[in-house]
Amino acid sequence: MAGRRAQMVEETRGKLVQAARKAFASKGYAAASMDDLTAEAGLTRGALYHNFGDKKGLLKAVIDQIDAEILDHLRGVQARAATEWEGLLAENIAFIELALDPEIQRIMLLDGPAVLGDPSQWPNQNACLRRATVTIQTLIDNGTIHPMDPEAAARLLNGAALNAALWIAAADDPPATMPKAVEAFQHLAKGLLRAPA
Amino acid sequence: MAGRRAQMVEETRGKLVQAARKAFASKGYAAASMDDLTAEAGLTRGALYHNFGDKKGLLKAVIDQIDAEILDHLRGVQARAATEWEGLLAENIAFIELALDPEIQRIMLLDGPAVLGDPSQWPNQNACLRRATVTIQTLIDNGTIHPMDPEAAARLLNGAALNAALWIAAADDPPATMPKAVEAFQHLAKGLLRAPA
DNA sequence: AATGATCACATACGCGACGTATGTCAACAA
DNA sequence: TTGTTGACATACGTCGCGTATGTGATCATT
Repeated sequence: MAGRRAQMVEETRGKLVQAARKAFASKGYAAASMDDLTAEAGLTRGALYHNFGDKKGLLKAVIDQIDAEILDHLRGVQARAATEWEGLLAENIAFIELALDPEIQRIMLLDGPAVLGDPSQWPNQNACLRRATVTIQTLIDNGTIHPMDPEAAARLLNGAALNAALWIAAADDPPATMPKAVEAFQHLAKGLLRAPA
Repeated sequence: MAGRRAQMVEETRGKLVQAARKAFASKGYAAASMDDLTAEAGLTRGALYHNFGDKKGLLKAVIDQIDAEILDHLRGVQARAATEWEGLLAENIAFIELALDPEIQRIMLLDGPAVLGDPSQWPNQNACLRRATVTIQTLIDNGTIHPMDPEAAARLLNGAALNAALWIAAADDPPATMPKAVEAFQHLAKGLLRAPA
């Protein structure tokens, strides 16, 4: 009982979200036209407003999709790590690499916060940060790292990784900048979590 | 020879920038209307386009002004510190406090990067980051802190402070969150800069 | 299977906002 | 004093969002 109706709807939403990802990434949220968006998807603004309410709603849907992909990727990275501690480090470095993708950078890191507010309020970003928070809490209980507020630590780590990515992307020579940023980030992460009180 | 003409111009630009600060801070860049802006300043859009070219130009002028104020403030903080090392710490913590100001947060941290691109490309933000970079380099030469890329370290520190502020502002109970964030940031800063290789 | 209701989407409209082109009046130069 | 420059106002065109309305396909019910 999939319902022919629901299947068509899902397809429509998918086409709209995909077209929006492309437009938002290339032109930016503000400069992206809804008419152009929907036309490229073979639809009109009617479908868009019916399914997503308004332009912000569409951006929200796009962000949810990208965030889910990021979450999947990061889970895989941590799963391949030898220890939880190394997994935490690997996750954040992977996050830096992901943030170099223009699509992720533009939509998730620049327009997203400006339009929808702080990422900690987004449901999935919360999930991402919560993963780090839980991991840090576990490592604190393990005695692996220094006791501290896990939520604050997760947020700071994430913020540092995020800005490292923005710095790399804005640099004159990104490939040359990357290793310096990663090295500095590793110092930062180890220092933050292992430093004595 | 101040020139009566130039004086009037300066006054006009000042009124426009001030009105823009207020509007951008309260409504956000996208939702702020140029007509309303200029009307509140007792002018029209003609003055605006003549002096600043377009809406982005006005935002740039606003950002330059705020950034200069921040720079002044941070200079004062570092001057009052006992050592350069403590000055660096104090500067970043002061930056966290400043970033809690809704005006600074909205304009400098959310809309600014989304509209004008990465802050490292802004002339004055460069100056701010360069200050931190130079300080870190000095401390490395001193042997006070661990050798590393000073630019990367400055950017990571700044990013962590920035996101700490965003986290605090988005928290349920900002006053209660503040000390936790500051404490975590101190751990981070000390750990980053003092940790052995 | 037929019919009425629902719903997904298209079409049409109004409104607001940006940017530009043109006009006007005061300030400077000669 | 007069011609010129330039700072700002006014008027216009255009575009893009959001809403209200229309339409045809799908689902439920008998």
